[in-house]
Amino acid sequence: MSTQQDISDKEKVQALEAQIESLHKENEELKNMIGVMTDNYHNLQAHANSFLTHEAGRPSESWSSQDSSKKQMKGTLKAKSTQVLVRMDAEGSLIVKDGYQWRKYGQKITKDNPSPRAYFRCSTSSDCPVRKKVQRCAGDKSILVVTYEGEHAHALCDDPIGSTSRTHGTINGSVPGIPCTVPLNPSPSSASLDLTLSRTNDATYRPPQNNNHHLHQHNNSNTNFLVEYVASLMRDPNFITALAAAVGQSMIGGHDHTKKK
DNA sequence: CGTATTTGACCAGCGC
DNA sequence: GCGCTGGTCAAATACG
Repeated sequence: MSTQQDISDKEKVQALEAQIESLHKENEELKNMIGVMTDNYHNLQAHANSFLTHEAGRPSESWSSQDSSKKQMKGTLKAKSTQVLVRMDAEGSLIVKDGYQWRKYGQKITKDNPSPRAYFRCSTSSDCPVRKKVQRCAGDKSILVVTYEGEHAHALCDDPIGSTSRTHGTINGSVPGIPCTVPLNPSPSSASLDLTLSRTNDATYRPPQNNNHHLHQHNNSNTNFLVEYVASLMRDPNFITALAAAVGQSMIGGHDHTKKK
């Protein structure tokens, strides 16, 4: 009996070891995927930068370039401006969870967009100069255009979901075929990030081609699992929010930690 | 009761 | 100078 017990224990140990091994592999896969995603992100950013320099001389045509370019052309160039597209939550509020606490201080109807524009200032730290404007995209009302101005004078809030705030915004996935374009400011210090493109329709979601190619170098079952896992991550609003917060942090105040010391 | 949000008033910049 | 527009202020209000 004890030998049978030993055998079953050994099998269990082997199964656990195999599981650990597969987890290691999975971990490696995820690391590789993060690397690929980082590369893609940097490529996109390079494209955006070249696009910006290309477009800098042309008159802008959409709402935010009209309003913010005026300001930025007029001496606020030093204020870092970042524009982000997010999908509006079900409540249809102009509130976006990005890891910081925001206090709304105004709302305006602007000339070129029937939807009201909301003005927020960062309340995570009392001396934080960062402000943001949130307005629905004129072309697609389910998309929010968020414009951040300035750099945070503090680290990212510990409460990335914003539960301490009464805000209930959500950064969700995308709307397929978003009609609204990303108006890019001529300012060299500006940046734009389209979070609505973070995934496509749930039913048809496939990882980007690059990632697929990359993944096919490994065994299929593991790949399928990874694809499903990544897809589930992309469906998770919390993950998207955290990712957006991290990206936003790196774009807006990414150097704070180094600056402060 | 303290804090966040709302909203009308006010201010500054720009074009004519 | 005047009017338009975007951005901000601050009193009133709502909420937990």
